Order: sequence, then C-alpha cells, then structure tokens
Amino acid sequence: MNRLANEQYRPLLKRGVAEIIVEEEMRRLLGSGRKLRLKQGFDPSHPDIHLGHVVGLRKLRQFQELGHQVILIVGDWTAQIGDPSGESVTRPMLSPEEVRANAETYMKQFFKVVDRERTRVVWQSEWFGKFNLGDVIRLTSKFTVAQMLQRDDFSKRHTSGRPITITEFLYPLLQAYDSVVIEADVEFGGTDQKFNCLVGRELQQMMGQPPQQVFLVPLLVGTDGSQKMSKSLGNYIAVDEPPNEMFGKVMSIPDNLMMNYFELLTDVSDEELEEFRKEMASDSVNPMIWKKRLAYDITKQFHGPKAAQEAQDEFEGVFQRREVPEHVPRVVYLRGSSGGSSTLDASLTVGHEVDITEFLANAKVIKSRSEAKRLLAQGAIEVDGKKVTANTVRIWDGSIIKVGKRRFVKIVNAG
RNA sequence: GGCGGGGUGGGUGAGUGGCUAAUACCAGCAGACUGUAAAUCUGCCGCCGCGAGGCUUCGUAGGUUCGAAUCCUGCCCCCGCCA
Repeated sequence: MNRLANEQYRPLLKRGVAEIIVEEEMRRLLGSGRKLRLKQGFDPSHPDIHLGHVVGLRKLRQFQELGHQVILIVGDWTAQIGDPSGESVTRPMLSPEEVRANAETYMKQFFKVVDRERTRVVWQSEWFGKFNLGDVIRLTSKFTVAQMLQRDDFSKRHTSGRPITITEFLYPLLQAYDSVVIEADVEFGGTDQKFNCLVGRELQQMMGQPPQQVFLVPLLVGTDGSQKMSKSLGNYIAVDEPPNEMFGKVMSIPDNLMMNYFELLTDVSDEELEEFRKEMASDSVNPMIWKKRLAYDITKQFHGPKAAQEAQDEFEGVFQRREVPEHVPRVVYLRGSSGGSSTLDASLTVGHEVDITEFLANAKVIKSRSEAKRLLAQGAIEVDGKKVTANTVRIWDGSIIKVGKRRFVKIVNAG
C-alpha cells in the first residue's frame, strides 16, 4: 500500500474508529478497486436509532461515497431468540406485523444517514425460513463451548454462576451465518459486537469464503456523560427528535464530551478540532460557542440548515434571554358546556381566577395535581412572566403559563 | 426428582406485627448559581384534599389479628445447589 492511499483513507480508517480487524487487509480491499459488500445488521425489537448508532452509520456512508454497497440485514429471525447483550434479557417474540412495522420505522431513520441508492435490504428469514433441525445441528457442531466462553459476557456470567441460555449461544452463530449468506466483505458494529463479528470470520472460512473484515466503532457516551448512550438509560438523542429538542439535548452534554462528539458525529476537520482543543486548554473561549456549533452541526444533519438555525435562535431566545418560545403548545380552554379532546373543567372561565394546580393537572400539562402543588410551592410556575405564589391566579385568552425551566403552554379560548 | 433462596415505590436495595407511604443510594423534578454544561447548595420526589386528614401501594388470591410489606394457606414467577 503506498503512502498516498494511506493518507487518503486516514479519516475513514482512523477517525471515530475503535478497531479494525484486520486493518492491513482492509486497506488492501479498499485499494483493490472492488465494490465491497458492507454488512450491517439490525434487530427489529429495537427500531429506534439514536446518535450512538449514527457513529457507525456515518462510517457506512463514508464507505458508500467511495462506491461500496451496504447490505442491511433485518434480523427478523434472531429477534425471536433474544439478545444476550448485557444481562440475559429475554425478549418477547415479535409478530410478523410488528417486525415489519419496526423495520419500516428503522429504515426511515437509517436512510437519513445511509445512502438508500447504495443499499440492499435483505431479511434473515429469506434463508433461515428454510432452515430445519439438521441445518441447525450442523451449524452448532462447528463450534465448541470453549469458543463461546471466549466471549467476555458469557465467561463472566459462567464463572459467576449466572445463567446463560443455550439459545444465546445460537445468536452469534446465526449472525455469523448471515455473513456467509451475503458473502460480506466487511461487518460493521460497535465494540460490543466484536465477538459476534469474529465468529462470522471463522464460519466464513470454514465454508470456504474469505473472512470478512471487522470494523468496530466506539460506543458513544450518552448525554449524562458517563454511560453509553442507550434508550433504556434515557441518556440518548434520537435521530427523529424534533430540531429544538435535538439542539437542546446536545447543549446539555458535559463539556468534556464535546471533542468526542465532534470527532464521532461531525465532519469538522481535524485541524479545526485541534484549534478547539487549544482554545479549551487555554480557557480563551467560552465553550458554549463551540457547543452551539456542535449542536447546530448535528441538528443540521437531520433537519437541514434552516431548522438547525431556527433551533439555535430559539435556544438563544428561550434559555439565554429567557424569552417565550415562538411556538408554544396550546391548551384549548373551553367556555361553557363540555366539549372536545383536551377538555378542561367547564366551570373555569377565561379572565377569571382559576386554581392553577387544578387547571394544569386537568390540562395534562402536569401529570398529577400533587405534582402541580409541589411545583407551585417551589416557585416553578409563572403566568405571563409573573411567578405564581397564590393557589389561584387570573388567566386570559393568550396567557402564557411557564412550568419549570422549559415547559410552556398557551391558553386559547375556544368558547 | 430432592433441598434451599427470593419477588418492596423508575432502578439498586433496607425493612420481619403498630413509631412505615415505607431507611439508604441512584435516577428524576424544582429553586439558587450559571454557559439550560459540569460541579455545588437547598427543597421535592404515590394519589386526593386549602387543611386536619383520607385513599391506594410492598408478585397474586384468600386468611389470622384491634392492626400486616411483615404471621398462615393456595397460586404465579425468578434464582441457586444436589441428582
């Protein structure tokens, strides 16, 4: 491999990459001029994509720009046997309809990053649907328990006496078989997928194929700044998040995560990041300036420059200048007899005093009256810019009620 | 098949008859401070009630008791050890 090529692939193979197995082989393949088959699997029981997944998807995209093809495998079959990730969490079997719906949801998000034109979607059931017991036994007989126990997760559970189900051993095998079927050149995944991907290499070789390369990306740390981003931990930023939310959530990450996010989730050049690093080290700039850029850049990727700019404007208005946001959810305030969907207590009338806690609880702005009372007692409720201290307050058509730092509601009289 | 352990509020996990709506920690929420960052401090953190207070909750269904998360019985579920 010549120096030029090394330089050419530097951003692709170095930035935002945890490990490549085998890197030299990877370079050789890239240099061969052949169109590579990039394998990406997806578990239909988790159809939501967040920024943690985007790290890998961006890599797929970068490969696509070089002319390579993504093969997206819908794991409709393995979704039914449970994912051994972390603790053994048994998943409910998904019905075919659920799988299909989830796959659609997934792909809608997936193709916000990955180029649809250069992607082929295949379903695992295309091949596993024909599998019979004999096939399964033949597949399992190629591997030993000792091999399975090489997996960190398995060996830990085994030594500490926690259960491992046999179906969990099947999961890596099926995933490996996927690689054989599609004749994958490269499999992508987070570092937690290393073992499974390596099993794929072994099986391919046993079946007379050249082994796939394994491209592992780091796990993104979530908005809490400590644990990996995941939906169940609630520290995630979803790709289908509205622009304002997305911008706001990025702004809320700890400062020390910024560099990491820039590297893994943006195309901001290494040179600029070096500048950023220096400025941060010397305290010569307010980190917020850079963080806004980060938030803008990420929001732009999913919502376009216009929406990103608007999100930034709103952020600056609401949080830096403490203004009321432009678009505030409305609470329709019915006068007189009962009515439609967001019905409020009909005895309340605009322009009159209302019991604010009762009002907000009825309007579902706050989930219970007890909680509303707590918030009131803590001075967290404002009406038209004035902190509410009494139980009752006068509201008008068009009044703005603010709860806490960022919840707003506008009163609209439909009466 | 045998023996044993366990199911408590979003999570971890105390509590073995009244002082327990239920220790503690985490998460969460609010206020202060700020750059809606982090850190820190303060308060809150089942539902209803202005309040005194009431109601519902500790796998589930019954029972004992003036009174049960705590005792008894059936059932469901989870886990370990031995075979």
